Amino acid sequence: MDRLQPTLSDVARRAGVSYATADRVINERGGVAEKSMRRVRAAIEELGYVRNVAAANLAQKRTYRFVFVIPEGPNSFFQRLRSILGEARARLAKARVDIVVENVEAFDATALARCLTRLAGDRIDGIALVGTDDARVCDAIAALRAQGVAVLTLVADVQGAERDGYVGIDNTVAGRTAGRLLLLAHGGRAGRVLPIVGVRTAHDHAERLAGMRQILAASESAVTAAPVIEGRDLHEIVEARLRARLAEDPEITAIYSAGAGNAGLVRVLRDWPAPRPIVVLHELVAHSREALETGLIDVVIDQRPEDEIQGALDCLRAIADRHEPAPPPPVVPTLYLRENLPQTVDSPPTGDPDHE
Amino acid sequence: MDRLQPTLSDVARRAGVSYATADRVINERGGVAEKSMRRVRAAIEELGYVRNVAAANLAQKRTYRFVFVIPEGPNSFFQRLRSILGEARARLAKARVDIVVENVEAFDATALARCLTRLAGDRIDGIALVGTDDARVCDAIAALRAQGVAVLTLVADVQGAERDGYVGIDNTVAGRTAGRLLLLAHGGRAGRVLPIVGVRTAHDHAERLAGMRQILAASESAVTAAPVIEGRDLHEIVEARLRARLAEDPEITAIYSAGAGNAGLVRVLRDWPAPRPIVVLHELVAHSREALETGLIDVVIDQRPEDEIQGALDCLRAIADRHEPAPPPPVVPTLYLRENLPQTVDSPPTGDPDHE
DNA sequence: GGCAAAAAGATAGACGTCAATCATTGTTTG
DNA sequence: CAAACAATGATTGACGTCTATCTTTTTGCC
Repeated sequence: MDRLQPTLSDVARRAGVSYATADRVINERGGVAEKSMRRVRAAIEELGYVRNVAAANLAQKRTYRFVFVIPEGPNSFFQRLRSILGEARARLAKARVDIVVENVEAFDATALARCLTRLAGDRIDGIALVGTDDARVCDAIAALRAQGVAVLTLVADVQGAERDGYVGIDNTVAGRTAGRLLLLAHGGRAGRVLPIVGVRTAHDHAERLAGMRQILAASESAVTAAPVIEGRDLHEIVEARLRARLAEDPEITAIYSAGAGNAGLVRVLRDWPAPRPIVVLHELVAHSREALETGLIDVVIDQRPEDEIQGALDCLRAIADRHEPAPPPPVVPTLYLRENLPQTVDSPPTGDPDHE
Repeated sequence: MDRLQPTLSDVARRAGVSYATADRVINERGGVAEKSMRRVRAAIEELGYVRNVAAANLAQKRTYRFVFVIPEGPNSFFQRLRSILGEARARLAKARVDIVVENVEAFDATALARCLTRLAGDRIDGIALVGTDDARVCDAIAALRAQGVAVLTLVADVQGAERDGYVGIDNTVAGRTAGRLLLLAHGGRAGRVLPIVGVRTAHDHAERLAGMRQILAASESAVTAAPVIEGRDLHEIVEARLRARLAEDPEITAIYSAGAGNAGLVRVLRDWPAPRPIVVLHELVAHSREALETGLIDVVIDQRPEDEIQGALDCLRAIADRHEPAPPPPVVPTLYLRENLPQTVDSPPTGDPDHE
């Protein structure tokens, strides 16, 4: 079992070229005849040569430099992302991985594109960014990749961007899952689901909503969807509009919140007379967790940001190590009930739990 | 930002000792005075020295050698584990990680202990094993660890064993989760849940069962548990006993299968007249996946073996790299509905962006 | 055939650690 | 006091790759 791995010298010998030429090929330094390239590549194939990353990293005194671009603002989910990254930092430093978190104004494509362009100046190995659809963002991503920087989209993809991968859930799937849960919880009886989104135009929320409706429509049960509330992802607005709607529509049997601002939703439920409606919402954060633990809500659909970040890091590292093609880690929406909550979920250090 | 990492030479200088002595300390070669050890350790602390794993691995020509000990037999879940390991193999080889899978007779503590003892002879960096409770297994684990081999338990822990960690779910939590799901699906109405286990004495199944009962008992609803079926984890037995029981007890509204042999359960459901009972079972394998997709069952509680293996590998690697304390990756039971099934090779994603 | 450019070869130091050897201290002990 | 021993110092050659420099050979072209 101890057959030793071939080195680049072995490859060179096999290809009948000098070490220098073999090196020029694998490091793409140019100035090599097509014929020699082919012979080197063939030798690599034949010997099953794999570049020794440890040796390469040593010679280069490499530390991996990865940047995460996260939207700013009061959104608890992004605070959670930041918190996870902060905790991962010390651990990663020991593996010579340096992580920088860049904050950009949420939903501001101009700021995002500017940030990416600025980062192109630094010598960076990879970037994971929460996407915003925009042509300039696409261009900035293309420019980065042309420089050899690995680029992943995280949580939200960028339409039309040529990135190395997307790490996040499929929002239509998430919505369908919510739909199935709602059907299950109605147990064949009739019902009326009240959907809440941030704004109707946000395509992630729209996809979730559409997914849920699909499932309700496809079933034979009499569960229907009520008109949508737009909560702007702001807890005060969610609270006010939800309170009003519940008062005027007593037929509501369930609530599906596809967006943020759920602190407001929780406040409404807290003083609502029993029986409360079935409630499904997204993202496990401080207040949704608490609401689940106290039985105010039924299900939280989470995208496991810890896993997403881990997956993104693994992927960025693989690309940096030239272990292509990097395996794109599939993320599936995860369901949390009161009983299967993970033990260690960070409480955001900054905050005012009321403020989502 | 570019302050370079201190090397062991820097540490030695700071401690006022020679490189050789510092080396003797960090590699525990012995023959060093207590006073010198303390000074070296202090210097490491002060400088924030972190051993350069890349250099170390190069110098040692290291390839990580990890062994997974998996029970043999027809159980689809363990076959799935094996399949995941097989796929991971090629990918890991490029990172100089060598994986060996050892198969041992299921539930045979003697065979497991013998296998572990045999492995102690090979020079191995780490072992992940599916546990069976037994004193000899505990001893074998202790012996391995005394030799410097990292030992993790996977999926099933070993009572009383001093292992480096357990990667798997808490079965009580899984059972409680099932209970909550069943309550949710009954939507406040009365019901009668039929539990199926392998054998009553298997403590993982017993824990799941107890967890489920806890939740039913704690609720105010009129959902009760029927007497348990013992299916021996064999599909023929499950099928026969389940068919008999359903025939004699028309009050059954739901089934919770805590063990294996669910292919038999699926066969019963396939020709059962509507409305079928609510069904919750464990582990996403070929037949449970298909049953979910065709709407024969409602929920699969999975422990995400891919994540468990990934977590185990990360953990073993961290210990091998002496990056202690290795972070124990928490695994939480995951719920799959028809809609949020992970993609497989045979079921490609819907609406995948056209990149790469 | 001569000349420049392109391609290839040759070589060497560095990266930080490991593992080994040998020499040099200082301390204990008979 | 000498011998034995423990602790320490000093040094060296790997390990495989990167990077740079310099030389030699081949190729293309007029």
